[in-house]
Formats: sequence, structure tokens, C-alpha cells
Amino acid sequence: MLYTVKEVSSLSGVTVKTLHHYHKIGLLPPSAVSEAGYRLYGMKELERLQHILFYRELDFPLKEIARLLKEDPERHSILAQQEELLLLRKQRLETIIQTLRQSMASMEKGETMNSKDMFNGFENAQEWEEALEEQNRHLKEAYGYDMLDSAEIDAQSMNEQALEAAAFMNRMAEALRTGIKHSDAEIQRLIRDHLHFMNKHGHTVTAADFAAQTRFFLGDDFHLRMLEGQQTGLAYYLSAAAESYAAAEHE
Amino acid sequence: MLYTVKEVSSLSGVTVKTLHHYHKIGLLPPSAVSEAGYRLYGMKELERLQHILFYRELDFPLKEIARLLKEDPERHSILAQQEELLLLRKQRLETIIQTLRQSMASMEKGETMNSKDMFNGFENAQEWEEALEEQNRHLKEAYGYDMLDSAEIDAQSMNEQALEAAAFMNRMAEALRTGIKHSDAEIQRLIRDHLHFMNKHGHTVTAADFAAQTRFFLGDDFHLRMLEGQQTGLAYYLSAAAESYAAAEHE
DNA sequence: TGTACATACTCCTCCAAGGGGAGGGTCAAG
DNA sequence: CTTGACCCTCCCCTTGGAGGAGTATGTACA
Repeated sequence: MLYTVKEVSSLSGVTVKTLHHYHKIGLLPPSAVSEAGYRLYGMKELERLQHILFYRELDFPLKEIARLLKEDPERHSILAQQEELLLLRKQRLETIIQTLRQSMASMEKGETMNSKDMFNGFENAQEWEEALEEQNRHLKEAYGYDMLDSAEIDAQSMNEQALEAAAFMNRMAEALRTGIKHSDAEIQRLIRDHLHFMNKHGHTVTAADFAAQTRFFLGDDFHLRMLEGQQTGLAYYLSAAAESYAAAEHE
Repeated sequence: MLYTVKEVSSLSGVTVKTLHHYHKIGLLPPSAVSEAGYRLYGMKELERLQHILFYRELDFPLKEIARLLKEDPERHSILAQQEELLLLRKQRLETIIQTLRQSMASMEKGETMNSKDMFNGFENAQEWEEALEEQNRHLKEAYGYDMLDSAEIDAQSMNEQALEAAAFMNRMAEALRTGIKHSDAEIQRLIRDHLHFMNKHGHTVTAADFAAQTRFFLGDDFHLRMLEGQQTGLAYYLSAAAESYAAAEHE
């Protein structure tokens, strides 16, 4: 069974242009070329493509990938090395997000993002990063919690209800990440307590209401982005859990 | 006090080439140009450069930076937008790191990082039978029925099916990560094609069947772990999407 | 004033990883 | 036999500069 570029493209998700490119640079030559010059790919090529895509996800340059696919050994050390790089990048990203949040917060308070404070004449990116890291450390000490972990939470501006909601969401997100089923007793208990809290604070919310609400989130840009921003899949997990809770209550 | 390119370069850490570039694209024109064509920068330009470097650290494209520096207002919304992008990137990075760890772990156990683990692409009937046997054992234990009896194994077509399934799952996972709604037309089309493919390969699967199947996954350890292992939240997203598809078809 | 040497300029090409489109050939169905 | 979907090659464009060729200018020292 041989596949044309279009077929490979829709099987793998890469564009036809990319296949052309990979052929041109010799990274993925087709197994055959027809009379008319059509590229034809077999199973082996599809598999190779999967490997290529894997490494590409890890941000290896294509040349590196070609090398990796040639010499199998010592792959482990390269991967380990790559992990370090990725961790570094993640850290840097977190710092940057932090700074961004800071400047947004100060803008909200009407302060101009004043260059005197923020741009104290740093010479290069290196110093920049160090400075930002310092700022982050300061926040941690000053407020006693790690902003990176409780990313969405600005404790000061938050009233009790928001805090409860945030805590609830955090636990739901954690449950999702750790593979706890949406129908698990713990989750059901979590929802029950959450609804209980809501009802004690002037919101009349039945289990069915809650299920409907969470289902509504799935179609609403604002809420969907908010939830998914906290944890990929959270909106869907939440909805499934709420529905399960409502169904159980109905019995 | 006016500075030449070299001086600005060593003050700020950017290269002379970069200053040329920023001049050419109009991002940072010098305050004056000498008789001989030398670029001369004043304090204002140095400050502007600091701002540029700040945004560059946040990975804004230069065009965006130019826009930001022109119109100060609405800066907040742009920053907020940027925050979302960064969060997305962070999440993606986390997924990647996890994948990396997994494959490193499996390599340590002496397994080759084979396509079986990563891409569900099996090479031959042998491997297929092994894999199916494993799954079959699970099904038999858990639900008390046998599956190998009923299905003839044809490696060729199974490979195709596995490939299609993997491609489908990949795209679903990607859609989840990038925030595409479960009810989005693209997702619905994806499911339609997937079911179409299944039906062409001897599996009679209606939309309702598929929805039921994916809902079943949520309660089944084996499938849940498999899906969530690929992408956190995928099982729930898949179920929501399948249900939405079945509902739409019903109209 | 001559001579080094550093620094400046413009213009050109190149990098990764493809994207976009022109212009033209091929394939299968109706 | 035509239509529409698909395929090909060829060439230019993108980002954010890096590198170099060839040439002009600024400055320091003898």
C-alpha cells in the first residue's frame, strides 16, 4: 500500500509542502516515485515520519533529526540533555509570565509602567533574566506562596468565595492530572462541598444547575479559555464530573 | 550626547548588525545621521531600545513591538493576550517534557523506544497479535468476553487502522491543547471522517455507538490511562466531542 | 602630513522550516 | 471528453538577523 502526499499529509498532520521539503533535504525520501513524478510513501516512510515528528516536537532541528535517525545509540544522553534545555526554557517562560502579570497589575492600578524602575539599564539578556528571577524570589518571600504554582490566584484581591472557587478548581485540576476518575467518590465529594458552600453564600445551585453551567462553559469562549488556561482538559473534566454528580444525585 | 552604533552596541548588548536592521525596518531610527552617513543615537533612542529589548524578551515579533511603542493605550489587552500565548506555550512545554521523561524511562528499562509505545504503529502480524493479546486479556478479565476469536488479524490493514486511529487521536489532542471547542466544525468533521474510516474497515460504528464507547472510556482504567497518558484531559474532551457529534447527527 | 587601524557605510547572500502562488501535467469519475 | 481534484517544479517571501565584500571615514601617532 502506497500513499500520495495528500494522504500522508492527512494521516500525519503535516502539510504537503513539508513533505516536499523533507524530500528535498533528504530527510524523508519517498519509497518510490511514479512515472508522472508523484511521490509515493510506504509504511516504512510513515513510521520514519512519526519519528521525525516526535523529535520535531522536542524542537530538534531537522539536521539533528536526520543524524539521530541514522545513529541510534547514545540517543539517551541526547534526550537527557534535551530535557535540561526544556526545563530551562520552562523556567524562563515562567519568569516572563510573572513579569508580565506584574506589569499588568501595576497598570491596572493606574501606575504607568515606568521605565525607571523596570529598565534600570540592563546591558543584556543575561542580566535581564537575573533581575527578573530576583523579583520573583522577592514575591515569594513577601507573600509566602509560590506564584508560579497558584498561577491564577491573586490572593489579595480575592474574596472568600473566589478563594473557595479557586481552591476547588485547583483540586479538580490536580485530580485530572493525577488520573482520578470524574466519577470517583473524592471528586463527587468535592463537588458536593463546593455546591454546599455556594448555597450557603446566597447562590441557589442544584446539581443539575451546576452540570448545566459547566456544560455551558464548554461553548463559552471566556470561560473555556479561563479553565483551559489553568489546565488543559479541565473544562471537559469538570463538565463530565458535574454531570456524573447530577446523575448520581438523581437516583 | 550622541552615540555611534558601536557605543550603543556595547551599552545595550545588541550587535551593530541588529541596529542596522532596526533602522532599516524603522523600528529604531537614529536621532541623527552624520554627513558621512553615520548613525547617531541620543538618550531617547537608548530608552526606546530598552523597551524594545523588554518586549523582545517576551518574544513579541518586531512588528508587534513597533505597534506597541506607537500606541501606548490598549497595551494592557495586548499584554493579556500575550499572557495567554505564554501559558499555552508553557503547557505545551510541560507535555513535551513529560513525553520525554516517559520515553527515557522506557529506554532505561531496556526497551527500545519503538513505535509500539509511541505511535501505535505495528510492524507485522506478530507484534499485532501480541499487542492484541494483551488488550484481550484485559478485556477478558474485566468484562468476560473474548475478542481474538472474532477478529481476523491482517497486519496490513491493522497498521492502516492503527495509523488512522493514531492520527485521529493526535489531532484531537492538538485541538484540545490549542483550545478548539469540542463542538467546532473541524472537530465534528474529524469525527465524521474517523467513523467513516472505521465503517469502511469492517467496524459498524454509529455516532451513538461512538459516543457510548468514548463515555465508557471515562470509567475504564485501561482506556482512561491510555488516553490521559497521551494528553491530559483527552478522554474527557473526546467524550464531549463524540456526544456533541451524536447529538448533532440526531437532528 | 602621512600612515595605520578602527570603525563606519551599503549591498549582497545565507540560515531554518517551510508558505504562497504561477504555470502546467495527471488521474478518476460522470 | 470534460471537470475537478490532485500532482509536479520553479521561484520568491517570511523572521531576525549573521557574515562578508568593497569602500569611505575618524582618530592617533610619528
